[in-house]
Amino acid sequence: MPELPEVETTVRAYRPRLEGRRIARFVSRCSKQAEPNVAAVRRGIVGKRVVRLRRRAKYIVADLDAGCGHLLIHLRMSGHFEWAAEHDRRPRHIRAIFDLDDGNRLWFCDARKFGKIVYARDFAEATRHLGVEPLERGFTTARLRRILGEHARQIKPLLLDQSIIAGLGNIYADEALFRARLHPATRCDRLSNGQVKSLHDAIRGVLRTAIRYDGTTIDSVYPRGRMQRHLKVYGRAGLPCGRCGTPIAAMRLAQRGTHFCPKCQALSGNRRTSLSP
DNA sequence: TGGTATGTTCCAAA
DNA sequence: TTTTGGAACATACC
Repeated sequence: MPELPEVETTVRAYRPRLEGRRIARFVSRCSKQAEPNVAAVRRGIVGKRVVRLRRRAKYIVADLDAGCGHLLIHLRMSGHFEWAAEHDRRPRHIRAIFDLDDGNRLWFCDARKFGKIVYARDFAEATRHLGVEPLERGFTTARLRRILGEHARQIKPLLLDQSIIAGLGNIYADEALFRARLHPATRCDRLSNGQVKSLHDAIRGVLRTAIRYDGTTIDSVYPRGRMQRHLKVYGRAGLPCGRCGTPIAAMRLAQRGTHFCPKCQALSGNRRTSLSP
């Protein structure tokens, strides 16, 4: 389920349920998902109140009582929340249980067990590896231009690198590059100012649109999103491009399925030329 | 059966 | 040193 828009949607849905509540009990059913370990997570969060629920990159962050640290949850590929009051029967793949002081219960479910449940005393330290928030004020066109100029990589793998820009995943990287009319293998330090501006607008635009539609539903794990109706390239290999009708192409780039329009996103200006000094 | 999957990390190779 | 490719993590689905 989880890229920035899906995590943001989850945070907004669970904020009224969790903010102000005290965590009464924590049970882990998959100890390897708890960091630094189950006992440390339990010690850190049980008895503490969730003062604020927010998002940083693809992390769901619960700020606990002042000075009591933070609970960070990363959903990775298949993690999601389930609210016990909405279920008659227990869902599959429950990996952790959070009981609240109002009698409610939150299940953390995760078929593939890639997700992480982290207790951190120091938030800055725990998130030091993360790059800029693409929807924040500080993510300007100039900032993006500087970032792109500092690397000699292909643009799509760079967009997926959470230590540079934090929040894009495989769906929205492809969608942003389509909007900006950039081939996914374009060298990021060879973009014109106009292309950088287009990419900046595309990244923010596609994330905002996806949040407006409550994210993308790929399977039943995350059923509420409507953004999949508005995807232009992701998962559309062979279907006509909405702009020019050319069949959408699929390729493998940096080990990820990559979708683009070969006509609208032609690779250009990407070769080192003998004219360069 | 084999290939693919919304993510991240580690290691080796170029 | 930087970038890229592959494998690994564990499970479901086609």
